[in-house]
Order: sequence, then structure tokens, then C-alpha cells
Amino acid sequence: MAEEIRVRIAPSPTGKFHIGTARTALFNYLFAKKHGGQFIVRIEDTDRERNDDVYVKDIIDGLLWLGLGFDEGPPFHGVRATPSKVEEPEVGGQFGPYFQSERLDLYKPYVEQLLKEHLAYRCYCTAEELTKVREADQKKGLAPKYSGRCRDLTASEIDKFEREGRASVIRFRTEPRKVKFTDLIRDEVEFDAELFGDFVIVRSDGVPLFNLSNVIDDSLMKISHVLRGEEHLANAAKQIMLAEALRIAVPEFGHLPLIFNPDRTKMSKRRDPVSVSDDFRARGYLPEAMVNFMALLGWSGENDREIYTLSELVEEFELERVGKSPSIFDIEKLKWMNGYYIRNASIGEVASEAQNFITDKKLLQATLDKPDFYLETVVLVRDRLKTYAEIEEAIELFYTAPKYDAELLVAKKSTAKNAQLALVVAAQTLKQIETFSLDELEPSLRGAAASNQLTDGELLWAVRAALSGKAASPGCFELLGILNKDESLKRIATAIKKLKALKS
RNA sequence: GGUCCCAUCGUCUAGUGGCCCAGGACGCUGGAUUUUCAUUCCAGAAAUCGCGGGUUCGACUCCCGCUGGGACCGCCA
Repeated sequence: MAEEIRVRIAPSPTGKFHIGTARTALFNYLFAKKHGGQFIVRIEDTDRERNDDVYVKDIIDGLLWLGLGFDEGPPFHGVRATPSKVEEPEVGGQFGPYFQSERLDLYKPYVEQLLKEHLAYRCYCTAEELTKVREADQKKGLAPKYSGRCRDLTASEIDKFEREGRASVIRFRTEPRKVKFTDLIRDEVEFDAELFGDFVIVRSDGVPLFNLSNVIDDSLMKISHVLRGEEHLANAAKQIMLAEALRIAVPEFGHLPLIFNPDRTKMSKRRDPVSVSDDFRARGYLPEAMVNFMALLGWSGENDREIYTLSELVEEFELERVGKSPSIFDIEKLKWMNGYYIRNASIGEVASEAQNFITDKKLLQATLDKPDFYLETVVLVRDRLKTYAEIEEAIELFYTAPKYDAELLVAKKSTAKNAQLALVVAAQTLKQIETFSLDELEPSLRGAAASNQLTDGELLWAVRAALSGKAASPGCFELLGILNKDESLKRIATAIKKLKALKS
């Protein structure tokens, strides 16, 4: 099989780029690149009511952000989308257009052919009639399927409907048969076509429906493998029937297990973090962590390995190692992985990426004004970050004197009295030191603690708390080193005042 | 209701008849380092492999049934 591997994702722009779509895109990308194939994006925007171009942009931006550049797809330089990070992928392609709404004419001959060969027919039933029947069926516990009322209309009946100006849809004439296929992930799958009934393939406004346009486009675009969510499993059977009727190529299908919430329900737009841009990118997650994490949802490599870059995934990816059972999206593990990637990124990268998450204008300006100082602060906080969004809270103490309660200054096994003593002693000691360096700071303060019957912990906690105003922060000496003499002494003085006030 | 799919620690998963009274990771607990937090390191608890039958000398692994969960059944995709 020297056939070229060509895969696609076919999102419909009816919402923000969904994490499930992203995972599907990832697996398609990995599969294609592993085999030297092409990854294609086709926007299925035939549902005029629900489409919006802002979603097209969101989807394409998201793909590029994740690093999933595509070989063919819609243009993103124009109005419909803009590129973000990543090297610009080749866009457009010889099988365009890549917006389904621009391909409507392409479907016409196929529909005509189906009609002519009586493999499809016009149905004049109104939507109301059908809903009524469907609801009645469901109540009776019957499988809801089309009755076939318009299946064998006579010429005069058709004539009559047409003269009445009745709208019509086009239905595919489903023959009683079994549709069998070998799914790349689920192996042998079989459906009884009779259960589908004669499904609609063209709407009354002449726009082809998903199953039809999808299968025609896949054929026209020479798609070799279709990897998509499990919710499409039954569609595969319909599409195979359609493709056979149309005498066009049928791609290989592979249906990926779905991703669920912790409560085992499908992730929903309304309550769950599913938007790649809003819920992950904007919250300070790294694309590398997202990719790595998503890959492990349903796929696993060998040797218990957990950490993979995109290109390593391309290298290791095997469709055979994709599981069949649905997985739950565990945000805790994502957070861990995100933190891992932050810790392993360079200081420079963390600094510049995290900077985008500083919302306070003055703080942001301060980091911009003194980039070297900002870099130093990042060195101190980087290992504590789980997401970039935490940067602001982590570094603000380096820029403004903190607000806190006096109680904070007292170490766990210490007393307010000792805390005050510690601060006074520390201040005296620090005043003697000209330039704050770790080498000098540490022995001096420890010595000061010892000679005043204070434990290291009591003294260092008090000083650290005075400097940071937080129960958790970088270390005492690091803080002193970066805040420097004047600011440190000032904060310690404030702390001493607080303690005095506490007593009275 | 019908059809189809799925089923190993709380979660992501390894495991393709004996190496598994089940391995890794997240999370959790304890410890070490340490001035706090985080990092790092070490240790631990955590799955009678959904249940019941088979097949086999031997089953997490194969077969059947059951149960549970999910998806789909639109003039959405």
C-alpha cells in the first residue's frame, strides 16, 4: 500500500476550539507525520445558523498554538484567521477550497447522480410532521426512524407537492443490509442499515448534510484515513453506504475514545474547561504540556514514559497503542505536567511568556523597565509556578511592600516576643553588611540567631515573612539578595512596628 | 426503547496465557534536604484486574452471559 497518507480534521466553527477536537487533531497530526503524510484542515461550515468566523480563527489559532501546523487548509492570512506562534504552515492546497461553504457546487453532480439512479429521492414531509412521528415512535419505544412515506411517490403525487410549493429534502434510499467495516481502533464493526431508515442527505435549502458533504470531500481531497471521535461510529456506516452508492473511495476509519469529565459525562461547553483558548491558553498552560497531556489520553508509549515533545510523539506514535476506553480529563495531572514544563523551560522563556499574564499595568511596566531585575525574580519563582497565570501573585512582593497580619511574623514554634527580637537582631546584623550576598548573609544571620538564643527557624521565618508578607515564598536569603539592603531594612522595620502594635 | 461501543489503583495507564497475589504516572500519606512554600530524593497506602460461568495444567489476558457506563438514533457536525 504505497498510497499516500492523508488525514484531516473537519471542525465546524460553531464554538471555540474544543479540547476534544484538539485531541483528535493531535492524533491525526501524529499519525500523518509518523507516516510522512499530510495533515489537512477542512472547515465544515454548512450550518449557516450556528457558524461564526470568530470560531474559525479560534480553531486555527489554537491548532497553530499547539504546534499542529497543517499542510493544507483554509487561508489564515486573510480575514478569516490570523497566525500566531509556530512556523507558518503551508496553507491552501490543491484540493481546495477548504471551507465547505465554498464547495457547495461540487456536491451537486453527486446528488443528481444519486437521484437519477434512484438511490435517493425527494421527501416532501414537513419538519413538523416528522417531529410528531418521531416523538410518537419514541414514546412507543420504537426506534425513531423515517417511515418511508415519500419513498415511492408516484409522478403525479410529486407533481402535486411541487405545485403546492412544498419544500423537499433529499433522502438516501437505505437498503436492508449489513454494513461491516474494520475500524482502525475498534476492529470489526457491524451495523444493520435498516435501523437507520432513509436519512436526509440534502436539506430543503439545497445544502448537503454532514454525512454527504463529508464523504464527498474526503474522497475529493483524497483522504486516506479518518480518525475522529467515537460519536461518529454509526456515521461511518452511513458514509460507507453513501460512498458505495456514489462509487467513490472509502477511507479507512478509526474512532477514538471520547474524553469525559470526572463525573463520567461528556464534557460540556457550559460547565467544563473545554475551550483551548479560554480555558487553557489564557490560563497559562503551555502548548507543550497540553500536547503531551492530550497524547496520554488514550495513547501510551512504551517503557512507562510520560514526557514527550511533539516530535518525540511523532516518532513514537502508533495507532495500535491507542486504547478503546474513554478517559477522564484529569486537570490535576495537567497542572503537574504544566509545572514540569515550566520548570524545565529556560528562565528567559518563562520570563517572556509569563509576562503576557501580568494584568496589573504598573507591575507590567515595572518588569519591562527593569528586565534584568525581572529575570532575577523569575529565577526565584519559576519552580513554584504551575501555570504562567500565577506569575503575578508570585512576583508582586518584589515590587511593592506586602500587606499582611502581624501574626504571620511569628514562626510556628515561636512567640511574638521572639519574633520581635529576631527582627531587631536581624536588622542590626544586616546594617553591618555592605553588599548583600548569599555568602555573607547566611553565616551572619545564623550567627546572630545563635548568639541571641533564637533558633535559625525563628529568625529566618520572621525575616522572610517580613520581607514577603506570605506564608510561602522564596527563601529568606534569596529575598534579601534581591530586595537589597534599603528595601529589606525598611520592610523589617515595618514588621517590628506591626509586632509592637500587636502587643499593645 | 433500539443499535453500537467500552470495562485494570480515585484518575491517566502498562499488561496480548505462566515473568503479575499486577508495573509506571498524577493525586494522597509519611520521611530526607530545608527558614516557609515549591523543587529534588526516598518510602507507603491505594486495583480480590466490574460480576458470574466456561476453555486451559494455568487467565487480567481467550469464549459466553450478566451488570455498569457511554455514544448514536436531527432538514447539527
